[in-house]
Amino acid sequence: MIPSKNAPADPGLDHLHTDCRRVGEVLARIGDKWSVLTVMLLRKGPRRFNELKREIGGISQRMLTFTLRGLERDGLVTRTVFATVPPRVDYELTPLGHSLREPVEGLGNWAFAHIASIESARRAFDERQSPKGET
Amino acid sequence: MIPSKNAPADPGLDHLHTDCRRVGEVLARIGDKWSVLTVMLLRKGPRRFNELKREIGGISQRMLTFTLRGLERDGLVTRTVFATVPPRVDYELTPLGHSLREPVEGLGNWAFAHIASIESARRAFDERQSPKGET
DNA sequence: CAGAATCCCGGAAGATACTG
DNA sequence: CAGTATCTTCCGGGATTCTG
Repeated sequence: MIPSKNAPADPGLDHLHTDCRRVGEVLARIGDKWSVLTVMLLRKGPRRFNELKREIGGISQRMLTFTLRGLERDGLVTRTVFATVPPRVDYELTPLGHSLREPVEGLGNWAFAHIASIESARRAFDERQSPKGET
Repeated sequence: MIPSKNAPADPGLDHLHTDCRRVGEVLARIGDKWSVLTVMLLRKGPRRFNELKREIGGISQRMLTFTLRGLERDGLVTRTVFATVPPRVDYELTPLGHSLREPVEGLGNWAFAHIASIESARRAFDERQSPKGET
């Protein structure tokens, strides 16, 4: 895991930077519009394509396909095809996918705890930008 | 926020959905290319504009401006202008900004712990898609 | 130094239609 | 049902230029 050559002269700084880059990678992966939502829905158990589509709501087939393919590629979900007459495909979280729950929920808790402050700050900021009625 | 007609028959399900939406909001906020990196650099203390630009590396003035403005709007950083001859502007994390560290580091740790599995899964998947030389 | 303004391109993502 | 293919629109974001 740890790069052998990258001796951290300044542990705090270099490690931080590396760390951030990694977070960046994960964020690039799950930070899109639908991935987290999909993973969190899947945590309740396997789902079929259109089931997911309905439950997520507002997602196009195209995006659901892409989202699922991305998650599958990264080993977060498995795709199981049943060769039945009406085709059936189940998507299910892998252990790795499940393991993502914890950090994501951490973020969710943070969001839940501070969303009010954020929205308040946001309103105050917007107020400052357009103090009066600005059409 | 909550549609009045959509009575949540299954509390667990609806709550999950709401929760996910919230995570989605946060992700939309910090899930961009630069926000997390900026916040994590700022955690070491206040920084000036070009200082940040240098330390982040690869970011354009435009994007740094936008990123900082967004973070400021949400109350995650403060912007302090010094009316000196060479203008000087310091950006600093608010307590709210600092509080974001924990969940973000949680995600970072997850990334760090599983990046190898992910890349492995990714390679395996890509292999499956183009088993031989596919021009 | 710290931005604001403008131009521009590529990719993200929606809508729709077709298929096994 | 579960996609794939195509077309089009939108906007994130880089490069560059101008200003207080």
